[in-house]
Amino acid sequence: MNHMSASRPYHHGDLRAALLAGAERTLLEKGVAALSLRELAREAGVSHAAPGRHFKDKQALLSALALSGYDRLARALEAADDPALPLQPRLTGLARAYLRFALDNPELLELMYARKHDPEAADLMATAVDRTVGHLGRIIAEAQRHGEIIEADPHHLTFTVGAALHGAATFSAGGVLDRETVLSGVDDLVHLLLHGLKPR
Amino acid sequence: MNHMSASRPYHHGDLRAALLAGAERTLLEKGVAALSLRELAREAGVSHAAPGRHFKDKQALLSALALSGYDRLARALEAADDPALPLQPRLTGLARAYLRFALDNPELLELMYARKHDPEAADLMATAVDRTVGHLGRIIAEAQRHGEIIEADPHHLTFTVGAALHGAATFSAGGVLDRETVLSGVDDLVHLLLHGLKPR
DNA sequence: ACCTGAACACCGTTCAAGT
DNA sequence: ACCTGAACACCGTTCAAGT
Repeated sequence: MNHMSASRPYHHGDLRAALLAGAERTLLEKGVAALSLRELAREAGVSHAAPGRHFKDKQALLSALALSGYDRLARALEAADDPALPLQPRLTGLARAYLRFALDNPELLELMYARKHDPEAADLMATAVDRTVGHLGRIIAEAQRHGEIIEADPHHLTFTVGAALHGAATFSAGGVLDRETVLSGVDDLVHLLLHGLKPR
Repeated sequence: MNHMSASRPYHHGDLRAALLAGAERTLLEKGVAALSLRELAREAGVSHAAPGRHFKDKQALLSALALSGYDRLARALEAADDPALPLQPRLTGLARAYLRFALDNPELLELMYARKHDPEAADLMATAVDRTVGHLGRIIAEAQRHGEIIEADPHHLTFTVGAALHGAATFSAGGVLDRETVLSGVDDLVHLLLHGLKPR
């Protein structure tokens, strides 16, 4: 009597979530290039036109994927941040978490950083980035108040630290260096950022 | 009597170069997503199968594009490098040239950094990267000899400076900050790298 | 050596129609 | 509200055949 009891009910139930989950798997295993809406529909056991009801086009699905990536990254960073720690180990922990994310999700990171999202999606992305950058900015401002960091423009400081971390993350995601080398280099990276390359 | 005098000769003459030039224009004006071999063939006034004689597949064309990008970047950096300058202004000049390249060729930079090139192409890419990183490494090693930079592992130092520059470049290419803000922030970036964030 | 034309197996997107 | 099936206009790639 239950219409949903057939092995392939007319209504999927939660197609949107199924498509996103499938896309994330494909992204992880085969990369963006291998992502096809028709293929995802096939995997979900649904017609090729069905995804159109949940994502206005392919880019919309990619943007949704990127946004959920920002969410996961933000959670990972917040979980890795220990405000009780002194500045240097605190930043090192954050950097390590960021690099770990980059090493685990290289294709997702590339997608998160791609400059091809719809205006509306781009807005959500911008706030997601601000959330992360803001977190870093607050740590730096706080350290400034404690006299642990020079009294320069906090935006410039945040930009520099952010750039160094992001550059290291993309190098890591690029796969030129192996995981161990990258993660064991984090301490030196943060040390150099704090103390500079010039002799004291 | 000249077979090439017809408006559309059977042989193009230099189709390979024409395809690359067209691809570079499309990349600059519309982005990678808009790149189509068939479209490029149309623009070159040639059949859709003709590109196949010069590039084994689409990825091969993209790799060739990325390689020429590395060449142009290396030339730009070498032109911008003045070995007569003291360390800080010397690095600032290099950083500015890199950021300018990133701001002018955001899509190309993304392509240059993509992790999806054939093994053979990837090899050429790796040497191209080494050429650039090596340049930076030599500057750092030289500065170490002059006592202008601490005596840490030069690879770690190069990685850190490279990461900061690359991160700044991708932030710039991403378009979150406008050109002026980015370029005027270079001096502070290099200053912070050399002197560190901690008070002296 | 270089290019064409037809063919194949895919795409993304739209839209009337079905449940 | 959600999904299907057919249709449309594109792709990249291959391959016999032409020049």
